[in-house]
Amino acid sequence: MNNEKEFRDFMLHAHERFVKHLSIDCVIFGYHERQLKVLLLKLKTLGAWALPGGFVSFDETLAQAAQRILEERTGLNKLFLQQFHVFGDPGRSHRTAAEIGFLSGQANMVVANDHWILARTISVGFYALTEFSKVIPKVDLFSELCEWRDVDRLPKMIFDHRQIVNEALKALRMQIYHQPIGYNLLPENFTLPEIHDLYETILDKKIDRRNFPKKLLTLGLIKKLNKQKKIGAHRSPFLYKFNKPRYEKALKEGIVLVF
Amino acid sequence: MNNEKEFRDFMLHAHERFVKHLSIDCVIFGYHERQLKVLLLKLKTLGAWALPGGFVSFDETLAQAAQRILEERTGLNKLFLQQFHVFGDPGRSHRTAAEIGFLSGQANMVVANDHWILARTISVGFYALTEFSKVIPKVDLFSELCEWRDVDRLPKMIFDHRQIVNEALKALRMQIYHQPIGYNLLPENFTLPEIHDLYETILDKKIDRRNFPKKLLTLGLIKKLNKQKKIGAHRSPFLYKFNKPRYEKALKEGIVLVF
DNA sequence: CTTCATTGCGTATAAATTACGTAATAAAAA
DNA sequence: TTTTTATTACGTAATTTATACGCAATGAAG
Repeated sequence: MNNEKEFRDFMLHAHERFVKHLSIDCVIFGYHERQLKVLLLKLKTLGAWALPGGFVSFDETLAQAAQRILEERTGLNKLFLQQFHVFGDPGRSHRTAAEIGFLSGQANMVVANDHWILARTISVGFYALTEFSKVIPKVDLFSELCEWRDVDRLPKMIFDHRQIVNEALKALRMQIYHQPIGYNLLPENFTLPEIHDLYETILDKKIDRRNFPKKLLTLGLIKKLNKQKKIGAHRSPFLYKFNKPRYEKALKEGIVLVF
Repeated sequence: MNNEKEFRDFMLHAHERFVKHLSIDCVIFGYHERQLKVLLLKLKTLGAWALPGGFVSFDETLAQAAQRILEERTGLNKLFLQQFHVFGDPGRSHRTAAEIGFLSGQANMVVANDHWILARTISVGFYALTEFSKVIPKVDLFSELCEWRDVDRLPKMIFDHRQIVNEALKALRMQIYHQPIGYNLLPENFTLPEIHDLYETILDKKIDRRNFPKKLLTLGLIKKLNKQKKIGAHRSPFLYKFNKPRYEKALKEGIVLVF
């Protein structure tokens, strides 16, 4: 089985290619049907879920490593990516006997106590915003499933990964007041109700439907198109799109939004 | 000379006590005479300046390591401390020939190319807020001076330490809009002009003297005392102090300030 | 006792936020 | 065809908040 060879190679030699004691975990956000979602991996055999992650090779920057990991799991590149916290407590990445057994089995080798994979690892957390429909989830070497999960109904997760998701969410909610959000979460053209729902979902908070567009419009972040969307049995809402130059400027210089 | 022994021990054995490839750098802010200051170390022989920093031992959390480093340099503990960014680009900690020569000389040994101190290091940036007058700067093994320097007139610094200061400043300015600031930067009792100056200095921006107190007072963050301060040839300003419970609550839950 | 630089307090005005009414629209039901 | 229902679009009045700024009070020096 090819997987065993790959796995064995990873366990034996990965530490020669990568910066030791350091990993990256990505919280990949997506938005679909009024739900904020995170892309998770279900680990083979163990059943617990994990964040997409990986190691940093010697010639990569942290951001490059995160982009690579992100691309491997989603098929997308040049995503919005933000470093938000480092998780480095001793014991955060402690592996259970079951996990060590799993690793030994997959690699067909004995994982000794001093094996590099059991050493204390510091993980840099990045979060990414993606357009749900464009993501093609892809499993990695360790997992049997790669799926979107609702942020408010997370399954059992390994290590401190649930805490990492919560920290990412906190950082995202902080960002929403200071930088525009949505370019990477919505399709290119979207309606006012759609972006309104997105903001309500992320902030988990009601925002007045009639006042909401004013804020984005006066900042010039979105512009109205002459097209409408067919949504069935109701009045057709107009389509909007982001004003990219202003959006980029606001990303760089920051804005102040109050909801 | 005791220093040589210590230095040699550090160069030979430190990597056995600490998590490899990982360091911590602290941007220690202080405020004095309308100037925001950072505590810096002047390296022996080389002349360039560096941030107080160090390594993380196996049983420490990142925050504990930062507190330890902070206490070693300032004599203070339980300071306000905030992780703000990770600096991990390859080459960020590249040492010049002069630096390697210096290390070899101090330790009286040859520092080979594969010595651990020359390996790629990821540094976690923390910033701390301190009360200027309480800090007793203390040099470390590598430095001949430990001094406050104005943030807007930084000397030549090693590695990417100047960028780290700038990032810390950016994070601090971000924080000032969302969390109360001042408890760790001002003496216990302070006047309105003093805290007003602090905010103007950090934000590098004029704030109306007469409107400023209203914001902090309506949030209940500060309370007026029945004492006044003698400031010489002018009207004596009243003293204020922070409302600690509200301050702590605001730190945790966040506030929205507009200046 | 006048001058000067500063603090303390209040208030009029401007700006921004919020609440909410009502018309327009699309399709399904009557 | 007309009515009903659920939705979007847009405006405006009421309220709250922020800003500008006047002026008296203070403490010491000349």
